[in-house]
Amino acid sequence: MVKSDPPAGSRAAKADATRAAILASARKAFAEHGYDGAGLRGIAQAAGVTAMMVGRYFGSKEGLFGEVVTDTMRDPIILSAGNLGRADLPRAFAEALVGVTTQGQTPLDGFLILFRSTTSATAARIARERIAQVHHATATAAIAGDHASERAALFLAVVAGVQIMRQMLELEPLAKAEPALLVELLTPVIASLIEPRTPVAEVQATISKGASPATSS
Amino acid sequence: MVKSDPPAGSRAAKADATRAAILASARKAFAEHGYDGAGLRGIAQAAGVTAMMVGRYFGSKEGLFGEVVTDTMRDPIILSAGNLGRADLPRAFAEALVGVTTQGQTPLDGFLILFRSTTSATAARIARERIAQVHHATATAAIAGDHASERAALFLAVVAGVQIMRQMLELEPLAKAEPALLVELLTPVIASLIEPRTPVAEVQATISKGASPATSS
DNA sequence: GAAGTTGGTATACGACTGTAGACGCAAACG
DNA sequence: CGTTTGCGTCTACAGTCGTATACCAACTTC
Repeated sequence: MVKSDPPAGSRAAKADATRAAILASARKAFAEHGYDGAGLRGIAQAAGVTAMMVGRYFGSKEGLFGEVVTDTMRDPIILSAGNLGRADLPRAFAEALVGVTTQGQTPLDGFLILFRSTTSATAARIARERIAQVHHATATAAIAGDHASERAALFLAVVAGVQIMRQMLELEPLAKAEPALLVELLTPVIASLIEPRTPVAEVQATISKGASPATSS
Repeated sequence: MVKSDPPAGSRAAKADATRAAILASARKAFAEHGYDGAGLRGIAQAAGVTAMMVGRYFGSKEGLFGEVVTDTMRDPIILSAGNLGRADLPRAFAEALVGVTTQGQTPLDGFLILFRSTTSATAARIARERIAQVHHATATAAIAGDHASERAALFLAVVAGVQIMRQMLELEPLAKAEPALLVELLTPVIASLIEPRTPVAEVQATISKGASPATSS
């Protein structure tokens, strides 16, 4: 990070170090216990300081959470641009998703933090904003064709569901499944979302013809 | 309800009524705020009684949560057996999923309760057990072919992801999307999971233009 | 060296949580 | 009639939460 210069090995550097330690500790705690479940005392203790330091550095718990979320967005998410442009885009996404959610790999991620914190009103608002602005915008940009926004959102839903089932609920068939198998199973799923083919709706309507719609509210 | 005999219009019936009221109030509160976020005082007040009544009727908060979850499993979930056996199973599932997650339809559901409560250790354990025993077992039974367990789990992941994005985070493109469009987009996704041998996407592609199926397992 | 700035701690407060014990009051039974 | 049963409330207790004030000690600067 070339953001700011740590002047030397002295006081300002120490302050930045503690601030970073709190941020890391908070990130882990929020990912594990959610916004409400994580306590400032525990976060501070894991960072080696007192609970009041988080108030000093980040103003309040809400401020800390916002900074954690913002910070997390910069890290390698599933939508990392490195995957874009590959020949087999669906497979690349599937591999990235499986890789990220493999147990013991990255125990904490931005998505999990946001999911676990939706019970809090303020945290839910932050989560909504961040996902819409960062994740969904990136996914929409990576997808071409009709209804790119909706399909990008559904793609995010798939990503979220896999993450939740594998990392939060740790559903056994998914948590213990062979990564290669999951990639094989997920590739066509993702492909059906990010590779629109032709006007899907028209084809569907033509095929089903007289099928019962039942989609009228 | 032919479950047990409500003796008359007197005291035992009143007890059952209050118990049911607490259960309903708790279900709503847990769905909205999660296990930790929901307070016994608030639940009791919404039911018209005092906080201690929940302790009397359900032993503890954990007992209440377990009963709420068990009770929720009996209600129409996405995997309701009524959908099974239909000709177009993927479409039936897609319609059910979209219908359930339509805004203002069913604001509270078992899945949401479980997702919002994963921050608590005991609630997470209950959620894991219930999902594995009820949802995943049902889904696995409804799916034939290789790796039925893994594909059923991925199907649940898709269901979970859509529910979360539409009802918890309320991601705008998904929450405001036309239900019919979502069904069209979700049908091939689900089809690629629960119909391994004869993927609908392949049929669509063949009819529409003759594109590459890309479903080699 | 004296003075001041700053990273960090300690104590405390008010509000909340889940739960336990003692009590009231109306219905049910003899 | 009296007596007993049991639904429901009130009060209280530890504990934890986020946060504010007061304070200490070490580094920096004049």
